[in-house]
Amino acid sequence: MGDTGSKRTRQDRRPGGNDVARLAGVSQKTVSRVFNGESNVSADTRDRVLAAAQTLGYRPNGAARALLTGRTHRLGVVALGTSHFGPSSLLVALERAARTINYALSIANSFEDDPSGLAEAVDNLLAQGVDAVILSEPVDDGDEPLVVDVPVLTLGAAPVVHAPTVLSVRAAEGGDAAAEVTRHLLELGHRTVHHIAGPQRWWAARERLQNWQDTLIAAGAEVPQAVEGDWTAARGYAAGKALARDPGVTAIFAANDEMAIGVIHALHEAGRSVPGDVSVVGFDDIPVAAHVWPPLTTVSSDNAELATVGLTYLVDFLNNPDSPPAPPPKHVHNLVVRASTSRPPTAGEEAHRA
Amino acid sequence: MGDTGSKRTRQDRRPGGNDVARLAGVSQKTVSRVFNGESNVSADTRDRVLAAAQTLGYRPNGAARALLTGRTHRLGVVALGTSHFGPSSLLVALERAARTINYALSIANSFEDDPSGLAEAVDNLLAQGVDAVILSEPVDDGDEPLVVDVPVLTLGAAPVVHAPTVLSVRAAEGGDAAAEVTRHLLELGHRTVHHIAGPQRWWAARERLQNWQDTLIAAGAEVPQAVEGDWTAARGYAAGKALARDPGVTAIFAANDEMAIGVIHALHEAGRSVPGDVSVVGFDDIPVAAHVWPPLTTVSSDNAELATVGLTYLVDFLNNPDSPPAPPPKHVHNLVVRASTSRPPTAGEEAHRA
DNA sequence: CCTCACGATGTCTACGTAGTCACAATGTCT
DNA sequence: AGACATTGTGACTACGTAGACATCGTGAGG
Repeated sequence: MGDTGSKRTRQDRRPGGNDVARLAGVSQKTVSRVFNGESNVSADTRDRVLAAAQTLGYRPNGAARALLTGRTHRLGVVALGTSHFGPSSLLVALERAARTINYALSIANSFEDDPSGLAEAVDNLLAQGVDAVILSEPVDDGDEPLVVDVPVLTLGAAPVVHAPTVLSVRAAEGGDAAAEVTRHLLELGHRTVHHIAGPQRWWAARERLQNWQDTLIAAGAEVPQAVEGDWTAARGYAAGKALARDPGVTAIFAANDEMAIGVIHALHEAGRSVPGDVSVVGFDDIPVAAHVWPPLTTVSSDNAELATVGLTYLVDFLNNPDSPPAPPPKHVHNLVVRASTSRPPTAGEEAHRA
Repeated sequence: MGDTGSKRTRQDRRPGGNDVARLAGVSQKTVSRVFNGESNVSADTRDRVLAAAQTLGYRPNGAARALLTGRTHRLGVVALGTSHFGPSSLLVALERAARTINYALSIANSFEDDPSGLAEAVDNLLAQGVDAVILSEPVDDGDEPLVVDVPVLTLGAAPVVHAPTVLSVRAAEGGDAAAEVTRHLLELGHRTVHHIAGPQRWWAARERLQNWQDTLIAAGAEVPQAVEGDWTAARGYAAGKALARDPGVTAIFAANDEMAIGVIHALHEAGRSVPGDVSVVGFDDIPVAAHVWPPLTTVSSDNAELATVGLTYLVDFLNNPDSPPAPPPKHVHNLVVRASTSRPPTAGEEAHRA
């Protein structure tokens, strides 16, 4: 990289703890104490130091601190480079949670179009020097297991990772959302529920598929072949076209809202009414979900809760590797019933359409 | 913060340049040379160093490097904590662009609900030690101008910022998208175009409003009162309810897709057909835009281009503060015409509806 | 063959911070 | 009043890296 950057001169260099110390008439060590909130500093000294720092525009140098302590106070998040609402609102929640506990966040995206993307993203984070890595939307890379030399936190299901420690935060048992969606549709009277799954390298997508299937089996319903989508409305639309041709389909559960909207688009085009002929449910409760036609029944997630619980868990561990075994984090999902679901058409109605 | 972290012992410390040097039988300085790609290193030595580094799992310590050079190779992005598609896909693009030029990205969100959010976010970035700050979606804070002690890059219009340098990247003149949208609707035969603006603290929203207005005036069309929204579908829906009552409204330009979708929702509920009675245009081309009913005419943006041009500009400046005056960056917007726009209803059709 | 330039490598050092320990001043307890 | 704890402070140092400069060997030019 064609850097011209040469060594800084005495003049343009930012003020350091020594400059503040000189101005306040104390030692550099005392300045350090003040800025770390240590207790044994007299109120008078503290005030003088803070005043001097204010005057000089002093900021503690994070690099020096990191060099000395070996801790960067930075967490790395591996994201997937998608702008889908679910993942990106989770990132926002993570940043917010990190800031409140005084940690910085680095995000590295693993792009779908790059085969070695995951490992590369992790490497990038490790090169930056992070205290831990968070897999915000765990996926399988297909290839070798991920190797990380700092603790790892996974939100949701955990893929295979080689790391000194792997922590995991996931929804409490029983409160499973995909199962709830499936049950909701069955209770409305649908014989079975079709599923448009997310890409199966995503653990979240796998879980939804699994829970959907388990619920159908538990209810003694037939388990139709699921279709694998890629989270996009376009793929949902394609899948919807196929499903629209099958008059036996009366209920569809899409693994996210975008695919659900694509499905509805296809159903409309095929002249099938939603929810008159077919009920559709999405997942994520994206902002437009309430305003598409018909307003979409979906599942909203409390990402703030997930982020807070996850980060607290992780940072507690970093500060004290052996005390709390595992706080019971609960990730709240809520079924939001809107207008895209209803009872299945009666035999008469079906005949009328056919 | 209840840190237990004590000083690392010789054992658990990560390998450093000295360890690699010892193993490779060279000096630490030579290791440094190898990892910085300096030229005066023999191929043989380089290989031995790389092999030793590989064996030990050595990674250059960014904190030490930053401490010495005064450059962190990290850029700070101030985002707005929204999960809207436009902003978040821009962030993804920025991260990707930054990575290709070997920079790390820190994101700090400024939350709408926090009054001093902007300044706080910037402060957070400065405390982390960034080489520059990027305002990805410039807004006005209302309060005092922002004070930053590193160079600043703004994408789009530039608010008032006190910084050593303020660079700005914006769409090339003439290629304005909001004007194009307005012209598109006028050319279809609409007498005028109503506008649902974004929050006016966002410079992007102001620009769209301004360009819409200028275009109407240039065309000699009446300029209706614009409604100010907040980017959400809910607010678009509310605004749409009011507009639906006015039979004179035949064309609506919403400042983003979500509001457009809300508007369409309201129009549908009021029994007004889109685009039969009213044409609607959005902005951003969010993924579901092609799949809502009717598929939405909107404007897509090349965020990757914007991010690449902006970062290149910024980093060139950081490396050499006085060479290139200003590369001419062009930000490509594209009008995507779908099914939500058409000619206005004829007098007869209007009468029929009324 | 001597000088000089240049390539390859090493030595020494500073960057700004916080751990460790020392130590003075001021209590506090018997 | 003497021993001793407590509080506030400073001196010294290491962290891992890259800049400045020194040194050594080798080949080219006179």
